[in-house]
Amino acid sequence: MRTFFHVDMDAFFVSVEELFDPTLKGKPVVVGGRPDERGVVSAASYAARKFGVHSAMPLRTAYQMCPQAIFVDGHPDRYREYSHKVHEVLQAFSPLVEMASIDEAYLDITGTERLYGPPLKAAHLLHERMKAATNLNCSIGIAASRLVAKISSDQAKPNGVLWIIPGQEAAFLAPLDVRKVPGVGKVTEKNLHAVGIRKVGDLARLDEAFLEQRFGKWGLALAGKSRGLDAGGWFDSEIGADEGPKSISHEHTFNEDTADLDRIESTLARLSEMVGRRLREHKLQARTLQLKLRYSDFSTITRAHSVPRPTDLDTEIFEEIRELFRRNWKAGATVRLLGVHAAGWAEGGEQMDLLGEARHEKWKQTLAAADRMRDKFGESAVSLASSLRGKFRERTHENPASLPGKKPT
DNA sequence: TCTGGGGTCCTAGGACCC
DNA sequence: TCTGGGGTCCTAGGACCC
Repeated sequence: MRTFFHVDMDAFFVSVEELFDPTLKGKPVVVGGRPDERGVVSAASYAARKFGVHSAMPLRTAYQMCPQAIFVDGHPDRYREYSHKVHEVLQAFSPLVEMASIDEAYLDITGTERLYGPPLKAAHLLHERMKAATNLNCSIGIAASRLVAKISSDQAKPNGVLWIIPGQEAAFLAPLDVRKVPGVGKVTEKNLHAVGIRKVGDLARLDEAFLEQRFGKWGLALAGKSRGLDAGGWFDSEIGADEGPKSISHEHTFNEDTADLDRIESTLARLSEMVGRRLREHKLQARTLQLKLRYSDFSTITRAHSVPRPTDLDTEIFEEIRELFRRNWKAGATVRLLGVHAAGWAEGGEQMDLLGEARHEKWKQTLAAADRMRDKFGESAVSLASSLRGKFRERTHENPASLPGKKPT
């Protein structure tokens, strides 16, 4: 029998913003951007939630529901910084920590009774330490499985601690909506409602064979979840196994849809650069490059190509992406979103021919210099977008100031 | 309601190979 | 020739999470 904590920071982005601007405290606050921008709510304060505002809601809708809310831009650097602080507090408490996202973590605290006392006491101690070290509130769920710990931290919100005593899992879960089960989203919820399943208890009562026949492999996993088991999928893996990213991507939604090829290709160049930089940061080389293209009507396609030689170079990424774009764009159709995605890491440095090697080296040095500039002067200090375009496009005349992401110098 | 950005995992068909 | 079966890779799409 093991004991897990699920630690979840309360209204994390909003709370961090409040640390930087205490006048926000207690007010309806929406993090995500201005209300006239395209975008969705990243986080809403509890005061804003009272008006029905919640994360993933379009900013424009949030504004209609709560026009008096204060809309602030997100600050990813701040959240990363505080996420590190949270991680440090947790790491000092128990070595078996796994950050599940920027604002939540699992701890395996099995066998810490002598150090911290019973689980509930240990959780309260951790809760106090978190507040003292970060000035942030969190909620902690305690259970014998990670799944139940996660669901119980959600029930404990805000700023609470909840322990599901071993043996009580089914009784705790039964009255909850199926939607509370991690992995059950809008679609699965609808499918379950269609066969009369609304509560986790309804699920638990059903025959496993019926669920498997109706929902496949996923149905079998659901049967286990309804009984509070980690069995199957992500919840099964060991805590603390950090494996690094499996894919790296960047995308951009235009504030107004565009069919301007110049704008489109310079955006693809910028996204390619961003992906290339992250690949080099992680010392990864990608074999598969993927373009994402969303039109004005929100219809979305992805087109991938696997290259014979894995790459981490902006130029090579852009070449592939631009080719994919040219082959697949319904010419003239207005574009809402563009994305560049890299995956399929090289096993171990594959050989290239001498000519490729020399060309590769040259770009490597150029890009390393650009990376250093960005480290020193900020992300927007350097953009190779114009040089990429000069190299690969017929037209070379550009107004550099018009390139997205590039500050006029 | 008019829908971000960065991820993970799963499914499914076709190519290709043995 | 009238047609197996398994494994793996590639590609496209979609559900879901924070």
